[in-house]
Amino acid sequence: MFDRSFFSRSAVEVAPELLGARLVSGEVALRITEVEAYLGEGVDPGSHSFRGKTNRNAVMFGEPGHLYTYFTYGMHVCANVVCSPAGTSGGILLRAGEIVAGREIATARRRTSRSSVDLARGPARLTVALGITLADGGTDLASGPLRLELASESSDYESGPRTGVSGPGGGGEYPWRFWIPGDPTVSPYKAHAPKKRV
DNA sequence: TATGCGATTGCCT
DNA sequence: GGCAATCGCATAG
Repeated sequence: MFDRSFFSRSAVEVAPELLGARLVSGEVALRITEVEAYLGEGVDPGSHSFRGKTNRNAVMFGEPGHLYTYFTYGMHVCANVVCSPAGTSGGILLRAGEIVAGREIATARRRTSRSSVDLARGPARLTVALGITLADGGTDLASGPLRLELASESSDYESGPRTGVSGPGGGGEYPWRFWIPGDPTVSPYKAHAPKKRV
């Protein structure tokens, strides 16, 4: 159980404090090592909520501390923690982490990963390892089988440009990616690659 | 209604 | 290092 006011602040402010927190999903637990902050409507061109509320991003306009999931590339699910002051929208994308409990279950779900550090190294891998699906969107992470346990101590962190974000707000415009330095589960930085035109 | 591409991953060369 | 997979959403017409 956490104080919901923790997530009633700017995602950029909260994101580094989320490093080291544990995301528990049933028998499996993850120690978060890499996140990205996304702000809200009209503010952050890289955010799904930039153009206002839609059916897909409605959860981000709701209660802070809930789970926002989305489907992308026709096959992947990514997870965010809704994080924004009342009346605004925003979220923190969970990009990578270390499986600290239930490794056997996570390994069975992640059949293609060859080493334990790859289990949740990447936002779509992370959701597979934890068994998170689109149906989990909107879940309150304060308590329950799918919950977030904040770190008791803040950890050191580094920040840099967000990965995979194109256009305005992408590239190095905002250093809103945060990670734990030297952790092997942090995903490699990959600049956005525009699709080749025919 | 039609079209282009995405907060990615894994297999192929 | 390059690229296919695969479909919902946003934008254009």
